Amino acid sequence: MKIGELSRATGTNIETIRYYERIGLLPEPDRTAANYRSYGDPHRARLTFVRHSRDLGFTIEEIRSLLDLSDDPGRDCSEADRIASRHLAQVEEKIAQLTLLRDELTRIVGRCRGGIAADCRVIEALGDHGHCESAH
Amino acid sequence: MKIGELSRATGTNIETIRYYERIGLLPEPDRTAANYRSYGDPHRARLTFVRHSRDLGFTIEEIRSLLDLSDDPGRDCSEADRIASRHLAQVEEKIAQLTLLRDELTRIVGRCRGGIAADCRVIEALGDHGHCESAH
DNA sequence: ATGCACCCTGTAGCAACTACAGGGTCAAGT
DNA sequence: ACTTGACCCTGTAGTTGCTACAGGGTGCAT
Repeated sequence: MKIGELSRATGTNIETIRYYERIGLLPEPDRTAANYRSYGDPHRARLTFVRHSRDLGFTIEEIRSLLDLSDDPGRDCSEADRIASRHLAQVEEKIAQLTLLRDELTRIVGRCRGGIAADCRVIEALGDHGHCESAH
Repeated sequence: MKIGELSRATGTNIETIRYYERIGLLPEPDRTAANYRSYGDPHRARLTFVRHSRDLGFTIEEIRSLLDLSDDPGRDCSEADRIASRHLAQVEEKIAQLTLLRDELTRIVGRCRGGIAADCRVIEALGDHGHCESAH
């Protein structure tokens, strides 16, 4: 299939597919006589893997490691587990941070009573860290 | 004070301070005879405002708007409230997304039983969207 | 033959910094 | 007087993960 079809089949931007090829995440496909990229099912599967991993928030370098693992079926699975577990821990950390942030923002937004900027509690709160309840 | 002192006083990287000046977020300070930047308290307050807002996740453009407001004390406060409220909504949206993602990752990581990559449930799950419980 | 959709390469842009390279300045110690 | 070290300057390039051109070529239908 041509790049446009692969793009539709995987929900991936064409420019993104070429980008993944350029950085070595996808192998270079065969070319037609007109120098068009020509993909098969293994390419589609690999791109699906990459997109799914990206949707789950894995970095390109993490995906590179995971692909190396899946290219070498005899290897120990524990590294995949380690990568995924570490990523899960990062996501949990991010959720915790954002939750603190949300609470801080809720308090700041709640203080607005309208009026003019000189009396604005939102602007005051942003300028003065002392109002905050948690470190950030 | 010189840039190094301002850096320590606000916990901001020196390069970042110069960057903020370059993009017009901080005003150009006076210079000493040796062409060193020389800051006063208003600079420090403004930088504190910027850093605090960045810590809370506001974008540079949002901060620009908030600074414009606080520079013009007669203006209506409602825009500050609108910016902060919209940002709060984005943070809540992000938390919701990450929570879905965490659940998906927890399920994927939980399936690993060790063994070799060919049988790895983590790698399998990444390659096949069909295992997912929620859209992402 | 002339649209039009599609493909190609190469480069530049985005956010928000961060990290040099290659220099100048200044105060303290010897 | 000299050197060492900490600090400061400008300007440019790198980071992550794309996205958006510019300027061209190809393939097929009308």
